[in-house]
Amino acid sequence: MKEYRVESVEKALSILEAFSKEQKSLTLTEIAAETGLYKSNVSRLAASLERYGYLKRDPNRRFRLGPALWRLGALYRRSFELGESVRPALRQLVRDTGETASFYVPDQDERLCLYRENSPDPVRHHLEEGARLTMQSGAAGHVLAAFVLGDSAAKARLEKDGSCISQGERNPHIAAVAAPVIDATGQFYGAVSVSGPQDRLDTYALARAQAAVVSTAQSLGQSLS
Amino acid sequence: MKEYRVESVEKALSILEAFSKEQKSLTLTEIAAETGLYKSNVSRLAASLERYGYLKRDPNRRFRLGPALWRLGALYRRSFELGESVRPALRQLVRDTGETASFYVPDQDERLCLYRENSPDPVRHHLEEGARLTMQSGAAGHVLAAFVLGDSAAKARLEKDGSCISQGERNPHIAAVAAPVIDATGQFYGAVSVSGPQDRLDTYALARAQAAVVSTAQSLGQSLS
DNA sequence: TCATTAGTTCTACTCTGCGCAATTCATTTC
DNA sequence: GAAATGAATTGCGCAGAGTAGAACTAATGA
Repeated sequence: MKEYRVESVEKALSILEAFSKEQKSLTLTEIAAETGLYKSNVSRLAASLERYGYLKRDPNRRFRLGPALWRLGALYRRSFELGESVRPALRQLVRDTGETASFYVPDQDERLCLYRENSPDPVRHHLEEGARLTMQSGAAGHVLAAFVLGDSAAKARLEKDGSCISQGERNPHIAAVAAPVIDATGQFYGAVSVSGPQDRLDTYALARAQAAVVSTAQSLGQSLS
Repeated sequence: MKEYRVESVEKALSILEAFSKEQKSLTLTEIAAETGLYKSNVSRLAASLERYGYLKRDPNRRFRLGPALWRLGALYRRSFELGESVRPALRQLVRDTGETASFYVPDQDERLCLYRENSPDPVRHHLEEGARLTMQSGAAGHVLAAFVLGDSAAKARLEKDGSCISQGERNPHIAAVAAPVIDATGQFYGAVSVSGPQDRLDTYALARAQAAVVSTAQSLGQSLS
C-alpha cells in the first residue's frame, strides 16, 4: 500500500500548527517562514482555512486561530464519553489529596492536558488545559509512553504497582503519580495524575496519593462500556 | 482577483464539519454520504487529518475528532486577550443576577458560546460551551447580527439603550439581555448575555440585569487596549 | 522622496488529487 | 461453511488543481 496523504491538506494543517502559546497571532510572512511554504501558497491555503472559520484575520491583517477550532475542540472533548465523569473524579482527587489532579491523553507523540482541576493551595502545580507536554518525562508521560510507545520500563512499573511516579523529572520541584484509564475491552484512554510540590508530596504523601489515583483511574475505566 | 481557495483543503475541513453533537463518531461511508465526497477521496483526506491528530480512528474503525482540535481550540480561546477577564466577569454577573451568564462570538454566520457560567439555581437556562446557535434569534444573536450582518433593527436598539433583549424568541420559556464588547478602537469582540426562565426574569428583573450586562460589557471592552 | 518590507496577483508547468472500478476484508445469513 | 452483503482499501490514467516563482502593488518610515 502506497502510504496515502493529501499534500495540500497537510500544508494547511501545518499552518495551524505554526500557532502556539507564544505566537498567538502571525503575519503571512511569519507563517511562510515557520512552515517553509511560499507566501503565495500560504495565502491561498489560509483563504480556505479562513472561509471555514479555522483562521481569522484581525483588522491589522494578522492571522489568528478561528472559532471553529474551539467549537470542534469542545466537541472532541465531549466525544469522550468519560467526559462527564472525569471532571468530578478529578475534583474528588483534589479533595482527597489537596493536590492538583489532571487527565492526559496522547496527542501525536506528545501528551495533552485534557482536564485539570487545580489544588486550592496557593503553592501548587499549575498548568493550563490544552497544554502539550512531552511523553518522555513526568508520571503521566510514563503511563502514556507505556501504552502508546510501548515503553517497557514504564510497562513493568505499571505491571508491578499499577502506576508510575516521577520526582523532579520534568520540573525539579514537582512530584507526581499517574495511572492509566482502560476500559473493560482493554482500550486505553489516557492517564489520571496527581501532582504537587515535591516537599509536600513526600514519599508518604505520594504513596497515599498513589492509592487514590489508581482507584480513580480504575473506576473511570469501568464506567466505560 | 480570482476568488482563491484550495479545494482539497476545503474538502478536508468539510469532513470535520460532518461531526456534530449527535454524530460524535462516523464511519467512512457516513462521512462520504454526509459530505458528498467519494469514499476513496475521504479515505485519503482523512489519512492526512489523522496524521496531524485532527481525526482518530477507534478500534472498530470509526472516525472521531482528534485531540489536536482541543489543543488549538484552547489556544484560540486564550488568544482572546480578554479570556482572562471574561470568566470572572461572567461569574460576577451570575452572582449579581442569579441567572446564567454567557459570552458569544461570531462563527461564520452563526454564534458560538465561548464562555458560560451557569446559574446556581436548579431551574436555569443550561447550555454547553462550544454550542453553536443561530444569529437570527435570542438577545445575543441580535447583538452579533447588528455587528456582523449589519442588522439595522438591532443596531437601532443598541443605539437606543446599549443592549438587546429577547423574550421567548429562541425558546419560549427563556428571556435574555445582551450587550456588545467593543474595544477603544471600535473593534467588536462578542456579546455578553444573561439569560434565565421568563417567569423569573420578568420586566423588572430584566431591567436590573440589563444594567449589569451593559456595564460588564463596557468594562470588558475597556480592559482591552 | 526613495528604500524596504509585506502582501497580492499572475502564469505556465508539473504532478497531485480525483473518480471510478476492482479488490480485499469483515459480517451476516442461510 | 458457503454465499451474500456491506464496508474499506487499493490501483490507475487523466484533467486540471496546486505550486513555484516572478512581477506587481500597498504600506511603512527614514
